[in-house]
Amino acid sequence: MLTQAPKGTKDVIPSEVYKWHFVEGIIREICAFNGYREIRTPSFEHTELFERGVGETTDVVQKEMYTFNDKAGRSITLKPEGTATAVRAFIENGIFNDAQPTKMFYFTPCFRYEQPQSGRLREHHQFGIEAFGSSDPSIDAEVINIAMTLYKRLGISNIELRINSIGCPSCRKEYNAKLKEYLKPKLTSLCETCKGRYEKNPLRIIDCKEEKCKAQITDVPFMIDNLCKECSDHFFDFKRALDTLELEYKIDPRIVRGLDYYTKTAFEIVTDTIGAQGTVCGGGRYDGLVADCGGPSTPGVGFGLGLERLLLVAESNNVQLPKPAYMDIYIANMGAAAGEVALKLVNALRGQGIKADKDYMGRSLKAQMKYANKISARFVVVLGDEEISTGSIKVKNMSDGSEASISIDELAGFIKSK
RNA sequence: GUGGGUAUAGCUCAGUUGGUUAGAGCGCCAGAUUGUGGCUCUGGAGGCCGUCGGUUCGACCCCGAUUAUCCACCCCA
Repeated sequence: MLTQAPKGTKDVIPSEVYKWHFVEGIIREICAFNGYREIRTPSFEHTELFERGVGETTDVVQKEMYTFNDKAGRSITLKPEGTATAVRAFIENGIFNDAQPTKMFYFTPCFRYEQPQSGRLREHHQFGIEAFGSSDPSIDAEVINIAMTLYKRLGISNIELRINSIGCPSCRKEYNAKLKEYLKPKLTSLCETCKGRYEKNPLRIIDCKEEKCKAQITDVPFMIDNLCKECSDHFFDFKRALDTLELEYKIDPRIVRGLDYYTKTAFEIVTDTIGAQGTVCGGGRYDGLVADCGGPSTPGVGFGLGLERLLLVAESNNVQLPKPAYMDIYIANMGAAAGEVALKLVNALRGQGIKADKDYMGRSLKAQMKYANKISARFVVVLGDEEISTGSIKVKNMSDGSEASISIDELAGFIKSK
């Protein structure tokens, strides 16, 4: 136990972290180009936020949250998703008073007490986007375009964008009545969970994976065919905006999303290459959420994108994530006097913006060379009694083996010029 | 919460129809004559064969339990 990470958690070790740095770098760049700025928020919130925001009937809230009382007896929950927290911060900091829209992104850990499997952890990390203040369908498309641009930039191709509209409170209410009427005679043949869903959230029955439920609802009416004028206009313009951005999509009337806050646009980006958990990005519009959480009525749209899954898809696509050479120069040193000079030299080089390292293991020269090679140092300088007394050194270029003789004072300039 | 697979070196995995000293490849460390890496060769370190219990003269191997892990269901990123 002592030396084992808790179930469903993973270390990113130094030799692997470059992958994360690379994708995070691309994400920051894309966000900057699209006008999204980073927001950093706590890893835990008051439990009520998620109960209210995510929805009390959802699986996430009912059985997956890490909830505990702190020492003062407050009920605290480790965030299971990012949107509720972003909404809370938007309200609490009065960001709605600024010029709208508010476009922000974040990286956040998310915690859900689930059975781990491929592409699913108890702690995973999401890149999220939230755009508040605009109900313009083009911003729905923009948000999706950010995710699609990311996949494209990474060279991920075997993914599919699926969209749907799940209406607004007014047309959903009418639709729910219609749906319940349709389901009523079939109720006894549905699975137990769907019987429960019938009253609380009948929309979810459409998404049930049980064969017996699927068989019952082959001709079920879909939300998308029962939208009110406003919602269907929004969906129409949303599709046009996707076309304008040249994003391919498939309309999937069964997308309902497992979080209660969605209205109008709902979408998923899926792949079939990383196992059963193929949803690689999910999101949509949530026009009622800010008001539900106690803020001024404000529309919003966003998504969550799992970084662990992103790396899995990248791997399944054989995407080569560039591994940077992490050391500019290695100082091979021999003898006590050289050790001291090397320490000083390395420190001076670092101060001038050069990644420099030296021997700490008392290794032979040959072993130091091997080590320099292993850490893919670009240059090596051998420092011994002779170099110290003359002040003249040879800089070896490790990629072609060539050596240049320079004075020790010229070293920093030499490295920088290469 | 439910079901199935797996558990042997840092990693990926062999293996013993139950018999005394547990193996490989990679990785790590060292060496192959003077102060120079990548290739090659040689050597070395490193395993109470997940844990507990049972069967047996004897268990890493068979049985049970337990824990962990992987995959899948539900749901989600």
